[in-house]
Amino acid sequence: MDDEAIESEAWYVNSLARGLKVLLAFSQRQEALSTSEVAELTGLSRAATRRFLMTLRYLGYLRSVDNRFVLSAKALDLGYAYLSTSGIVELVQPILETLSATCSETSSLAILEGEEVIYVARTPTRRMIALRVGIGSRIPAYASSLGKAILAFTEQAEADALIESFELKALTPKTIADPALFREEIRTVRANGYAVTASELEVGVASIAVPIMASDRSVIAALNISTHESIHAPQDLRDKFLEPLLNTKADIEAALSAVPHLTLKFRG
Amino acid sequence: MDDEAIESEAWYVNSLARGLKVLLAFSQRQEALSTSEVAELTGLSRAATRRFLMTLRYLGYLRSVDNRFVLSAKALDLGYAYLSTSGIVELVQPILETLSATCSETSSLAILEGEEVIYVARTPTRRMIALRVGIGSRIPAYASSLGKAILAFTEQAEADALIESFELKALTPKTIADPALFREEIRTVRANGYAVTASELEVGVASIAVPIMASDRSVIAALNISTHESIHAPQDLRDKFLEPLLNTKADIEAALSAVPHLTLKFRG
DNA sequence: TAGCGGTTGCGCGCTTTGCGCACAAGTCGC
DNA sequence: GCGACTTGTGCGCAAAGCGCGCAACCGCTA
Repeated sequence: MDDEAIESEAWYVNSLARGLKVLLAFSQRQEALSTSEVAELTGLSRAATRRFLMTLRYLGYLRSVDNRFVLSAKALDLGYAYLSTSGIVELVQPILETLSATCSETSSLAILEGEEVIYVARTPTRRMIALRVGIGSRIPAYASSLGKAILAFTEQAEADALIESFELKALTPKTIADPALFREEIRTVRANGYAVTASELEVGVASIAVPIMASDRSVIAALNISTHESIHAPQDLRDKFLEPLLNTKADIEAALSAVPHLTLKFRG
Repeated sequence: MDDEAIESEAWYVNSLARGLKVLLAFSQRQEALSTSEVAELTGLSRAATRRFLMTLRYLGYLRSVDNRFVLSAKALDLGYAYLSTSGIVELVQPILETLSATCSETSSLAILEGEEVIYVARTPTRRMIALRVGIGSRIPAYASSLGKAILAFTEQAEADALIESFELKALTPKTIADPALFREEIRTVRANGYAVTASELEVGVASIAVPIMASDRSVIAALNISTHESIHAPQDLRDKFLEPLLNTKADIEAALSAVPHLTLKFRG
């Protein structure tokens, strides 16, 4: 192991990390997995893998049918504890519903985690597009209005470091895959106060996002409205949606400041 | 420990179970938790708790602000893996959307896990009611149309054992809290082919559910439409919603039979 | 039927991991 | 300043978890 330095720390519980690795192996494949397949995916020995699988099954997170394992619905408990205790659903969702209703478009709230943004609340309206993207989904930050809005208002040094680490890939012909251009884009977003994306993540999908700040003015999340270019031209997004977005931003920030501990959930 | 018999099995990885226990401790409380608080909630020693917390933080599942820990959004990965690999979203969700749209009411798909049903897909329509209930939420099986529909079509002996173990509590004045009456209700559901609930879980909420079968005719889930008594009288639910429900049931069962491995995700 | 590459389950001895005690070092309130 | 409370951490020790390696069980092919 190359991160021996960490794995051998006195406080590090290797078995927990390994067990979670086994659990996450199931997110990589659709099919039911055998012990050896999981062992290969995780890089653990077959014997160790088996112990973890048996334990996870005993705990109810996995089910098995003749030597093949699948995730059970109990696995939802682990992830959804985040949502159920965060108050996001109760607090943010209704506000998002209102925004979504007034604009007749999909709206989402997301936070930045590493190179990706994670959706934490979402109200789909137009069902045709982006059905796959739900709460908990991750998308590359650099190709999303949400990611750009967060990055633009992150502290300069931290943002630079993050952008530096990005591996910009052209997901569509319109993706901004050049670091210099991307930095320029981020500057523009900061100047405007909002971010627009047109076909950068997926052809035809356009969105406009604004940052959400904590009471200390540091950015913690982003809010966007997402639509299809065939319905709203990208250049019209600002005129049509910026005002409702800014109103909703204010609503959410007010709601967050009333529950200070919730801010922790986004950025600690 | 009273289940020493299991914990001392050779295959049982105690550290993984303990670590997950620590992670789940955060679903019990809204606030940020200190090491000692988690230790108390889990029953582990403070030293052990600390090792797990540090490990989970290192892995990104927890964040911490001066000695207090909260779940991070990465925790969603664990639960999201279940949804993203199950194909439920791609397969069931669109069908549910259609049902929900034709009925103008909330529809949900849930599975039985122990004494509770877990929502695995859901399309809320009327936003006022039951906003808290989302994917991954658990509700007592005996007070829900979904639970009754599943139980009524579970194999007799298994269903009896489950009902036996239920601790029937009167959640509302209308909850069926008597075991004999509940068994009678289940027989009625089996005879009718659908289950109706009126104010049994929450006053004012009414719903009608049908079971979803695997290709071998065993029940694996239930589908319901949920509304408010002030909008639709409980006795009208059958006439209004049973036909669309049965049509959707057929659609879902057809879709499931086309992807046999998906059935495993519900019941193994 | 016998042989063979591919699985899988599992016993066993060894080592290391993770255990909890117990001490040190802060933090608050009187 | 001195208790009563937290929290971080070093240490020695038991056992928990490790992976090797064997045996059993497939489904093929001959």
